[in-house]
Amino acid sequence: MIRVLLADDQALVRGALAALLDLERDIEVVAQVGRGDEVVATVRHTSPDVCLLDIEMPGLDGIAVAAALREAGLPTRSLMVTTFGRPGYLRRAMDAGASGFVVKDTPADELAEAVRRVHAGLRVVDPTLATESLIGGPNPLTDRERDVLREALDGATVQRIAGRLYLSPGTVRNYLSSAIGKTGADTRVEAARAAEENGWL
Amino acid sequence: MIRVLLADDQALVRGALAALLDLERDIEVVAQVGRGDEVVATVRHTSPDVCLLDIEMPGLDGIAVAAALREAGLPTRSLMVTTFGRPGYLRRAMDAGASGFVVKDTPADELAEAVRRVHAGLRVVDPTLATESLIGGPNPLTDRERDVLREALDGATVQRIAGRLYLSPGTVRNYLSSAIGKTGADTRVEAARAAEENGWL
DNA sequence: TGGTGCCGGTGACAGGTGTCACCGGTGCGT
DNA sequence: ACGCACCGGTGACACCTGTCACCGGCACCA
Repeated sequence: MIRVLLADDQALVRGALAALLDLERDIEVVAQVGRGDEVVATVRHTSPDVCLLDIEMPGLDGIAVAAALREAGLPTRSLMVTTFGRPGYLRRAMDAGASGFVVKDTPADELAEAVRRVHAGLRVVDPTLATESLIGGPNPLTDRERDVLREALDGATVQRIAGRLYLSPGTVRNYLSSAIGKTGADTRVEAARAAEENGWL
Repeated sequence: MIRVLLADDQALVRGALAALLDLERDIEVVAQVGRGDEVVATVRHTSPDVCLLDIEMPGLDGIAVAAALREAGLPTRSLMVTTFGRPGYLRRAMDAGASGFVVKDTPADELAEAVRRVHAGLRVVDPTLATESLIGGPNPLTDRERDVLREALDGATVQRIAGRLYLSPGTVRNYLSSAIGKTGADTRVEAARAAEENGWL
């Protein structure tokens, strides 16, 4: 029996995935959590073989959870199951020690197989995404550029960004300008969106 | 047996929901589609009692699908199952003739019950959302204001918006200014985000 | 030891943005 | 016939943005 932990913030999806996996004779869902920051403790209690981790979660995102699991030296493997197939996500997930990366667009009957492969110690990666990730190259943004872009995502003014980051408005504009150049965008919001699309934030 | 059609663009979620509902003795998933514009034709072929419709779908969004089903006079009920609990979504879904509205945050074991209630001719509405929808009041934006806000969502410049909408830049700025005032925002992107949050777009 | 890259900042400049006042036209209710 | 709201537009104004040049400082590496 492969023991599985499910982490997804949408209860309905979580329950549905549990129903799907419980249909398999060799898979058993031993725990479900709705927040990233509850995963490590739950893993200690239930010692699952594989953790299915959504990336978008409150508390702690799935990539950080994968890193925390490896950090803690727990003998469980991470399989990312996420809505957004962003190249940067894949790269960061792999860097964080995840064993697999599956998009929620994949056919339902492939999930169980992915779980088995991960459990067997293999790596499972969405092939489309893998090539995109290679073509896209690494994240070209500096830390500060990412900071200002994150704040710019919802359309904040330079003043507000400067205030939140404790920076001079001029400095913020410089980082924004640089980020706009690197992303090939025309405005800071476009740059922020582009960066988000690529999983650079 | 309650015959159910599933419409969701994420194959994994679709399959998982099917697994979940098929566990119920009185429910049968008779069709699954991944695009909104395939629903009506599939309903004609499979004549389900209840359609589970995601709102965010390619081709045709779930609300438009519900409207199309009613328009076509088909004897099937619509139950919206969506990620985002935006007050405006609920209102528009009900106006479009949906019989129920469930958020993907609800516990998995309540879904089957919601399907049964809808099948029995009852209305199923997330109570939290219902009050929010009443408090929030109706959509204050005019059609044109919504148009410019939609274009402004990704950070486009006034020129680009004007070009896409075949309007004068000055007119676009007037609509944007008006929308910014109505939403209480400081920039057009903030206004667009706020409007999106409320389901006004 | 100098080169390179990132951080933080300043100043200046062209052009974009948000606001306001105001115009004519249309449709709708009273 | 009138008010009213929405559409589409113009012109003007203050202010914000995006770009560029340039500064000092720090860390790292050859």
